[in-house]
Amino acid sequence: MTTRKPKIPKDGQRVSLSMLAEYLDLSPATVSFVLNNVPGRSIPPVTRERVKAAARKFGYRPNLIARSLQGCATRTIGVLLPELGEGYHAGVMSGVGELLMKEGYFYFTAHHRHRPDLIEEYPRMLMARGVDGILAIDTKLPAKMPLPTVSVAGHATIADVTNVMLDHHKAAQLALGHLHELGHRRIAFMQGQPFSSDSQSRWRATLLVARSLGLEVTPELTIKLDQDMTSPELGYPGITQLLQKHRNFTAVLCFNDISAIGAIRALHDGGLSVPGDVSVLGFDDIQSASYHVPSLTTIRQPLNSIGSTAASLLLRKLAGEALPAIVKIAPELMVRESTATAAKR
Amino acid sequence: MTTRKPKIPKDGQRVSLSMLAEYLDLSPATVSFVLNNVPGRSIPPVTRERVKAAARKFGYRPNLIARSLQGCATRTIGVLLPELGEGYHAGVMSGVGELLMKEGYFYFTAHHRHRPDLIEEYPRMLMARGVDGILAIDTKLPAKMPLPTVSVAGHATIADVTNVMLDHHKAAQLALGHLHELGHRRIAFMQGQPFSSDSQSRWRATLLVARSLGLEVTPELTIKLDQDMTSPELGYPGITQLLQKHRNFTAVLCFNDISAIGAIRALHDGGLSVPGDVSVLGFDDIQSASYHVPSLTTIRQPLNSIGSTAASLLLRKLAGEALPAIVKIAPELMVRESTATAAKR
DNA sequence: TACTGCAAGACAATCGTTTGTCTTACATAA
DNA sequence: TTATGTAAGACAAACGATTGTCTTGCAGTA
Repeated sequence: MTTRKPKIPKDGQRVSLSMLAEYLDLSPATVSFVLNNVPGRSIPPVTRERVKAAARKFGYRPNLIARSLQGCATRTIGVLLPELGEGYHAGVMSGVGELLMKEGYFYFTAHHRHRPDLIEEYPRMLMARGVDGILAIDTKLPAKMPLPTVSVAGHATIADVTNVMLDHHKAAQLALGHLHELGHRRIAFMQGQPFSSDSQSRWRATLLVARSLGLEVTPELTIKLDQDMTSPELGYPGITQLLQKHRNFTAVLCFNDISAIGAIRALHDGGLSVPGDVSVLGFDDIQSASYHVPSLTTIRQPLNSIGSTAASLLLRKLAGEALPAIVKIAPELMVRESTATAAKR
Repeated sequence: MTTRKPKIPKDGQRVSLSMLAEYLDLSPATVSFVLNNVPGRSIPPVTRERVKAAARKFGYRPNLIARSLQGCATRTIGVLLPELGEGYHAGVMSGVGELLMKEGYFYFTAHHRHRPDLIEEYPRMLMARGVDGILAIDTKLPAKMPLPTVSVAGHATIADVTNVMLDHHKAAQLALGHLHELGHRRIAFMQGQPFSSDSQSRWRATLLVARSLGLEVTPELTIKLDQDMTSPELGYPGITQLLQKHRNFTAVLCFNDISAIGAIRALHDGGLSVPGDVSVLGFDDIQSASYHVPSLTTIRQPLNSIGSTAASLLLRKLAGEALPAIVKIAPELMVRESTATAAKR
């Protein structure tokens, strides 16, 4: 009676490397060498073919879990973001996911609602699950990351973390330049919520460019957003309150398209026409921007390419490449109906 | 000279179970028993405390990869969907992600653009990565799934796969009931794209309810959508073409809000006012629906709770619970500005 | 003949857990 | 005194790969 190993060569279900090896009367090592095309191992073509044929026959697929345990790359990325299902993040994620899947990577998504404890905890949990690297979107990262990391719209400069961000200075130039050309001089501004990463850099760029164009930024005409929401309601109350005091502005530079839609609504409800009385400039170019009535003039953030750029940078970092600290993405001015020549009032 | 094991008790980095065990002068097994609270093992409280203290001290975290290899549950789900960053899917994903993270699960997202080869391939790849189950959103699944599966808006009834779907009959009743009450009798319909899962069931329900209300559904007033896009452009050309032949309809029942926005735009461009001349009814209740001008009357799909319901069902299935084949989610009519009493024309 | 070299592949350690079975050593009971 | 029971923990075999080192046998060479 021959000694029977516990493994059965062929099965109804999943085949392991050793089952395959036993079936082929080879050692698991040899099979592994063939299937992975390991160089420097001499295995005759006959055997190679036999192995490959058997692998095909049984539909063998390496168990990635086992492979990971060896310390191999898992081809898995952890993505950190504040929120799911919202315009900006969804747009970036679309680019991220597209590129990662194309490159044969899978990814975990973890959302943290800006909670510092979760932001601290998730990288460790992702590490325990063996991700190769982390992609953080609009996230206030801790000073030290345990894994190779690339951030999108990062809140701070962190050692060894490449930050992909919009070129805010250029964005401000496009936005204010456009309004200035149309003759607007009294402009209302929206300042983003303090927890949103872009707020500060964008506001700084706005002030800088406004000064260079000789445009005044006054506190009375500045709306400070503070609610953590992703509906147009965001932009409504600020404009409504503003209208109760001042009606002498001719344009509003909104923080984003969502708030611009709310702003238009508020102006409309306040009896003002857009762009007849007031021009409204959005930011982001979300999908419905071009189909809104009036369609939104806006600064387009190429969310998809921001996402794919970030993902591609992370993969390059994983491959050992040295990366710059900051990569800026150029915005684009989309002129539509919500802006027009300044009304003479 | 004592025999030194290769493992160093404390390190700058990651501590493994065996390092911890060596440091404590215990076997890895014992440490594992304590940390996992395995019942039926007698370990004195003193030792238990010692172990826990050391684990805290070194910030020990079990390597989930290694644990998975044992065949334990990975607390990981694979999510299959056609597309990223689009309203419906993003909304559902938001509910899915919320519930899964709350329950301590992580998830992979894989998008397939309705490509059958990818739909076939991804479940296997996810399985190789050790997911416990699969959640498929708007996906034409193969007849047999290799893992416990729950689907959202599934295209077909599949053995052992619970399908979470909108109650389309109720939705049609709400939509047509509303238009009927407002006096609309000549209604234009949009029929969804054939590859979209909801199209068929919704169209059937629409026909059924229309008949029961005595409303006529004519081919001339039926727009068949066929483009795979997620921008309002979807609804524009159909209405434009319709207007060239027939202008005697008083309402449009759109396939979704996105196409409704396009439809309103097309009606507007065609010189018709909404809702003055034509009422427009959307479907989905996307975020910008309420801030559109005019704001959209629509059938709200509670996307978040569809997602969280599906996720929760999957977890229950993983726990061994038997599930019904279909779970219906009730829609809701959101009456806003885009519908009004039928114009007398 | 004896040695060298290489092709072809086996063997075994390893990754970090989990988990079934064994071993001590002491305490209690007969 | 001897048997028995049990607490406390060690040991080792998995899980499914990867990978460095060894073995075997044969061909070619000095």
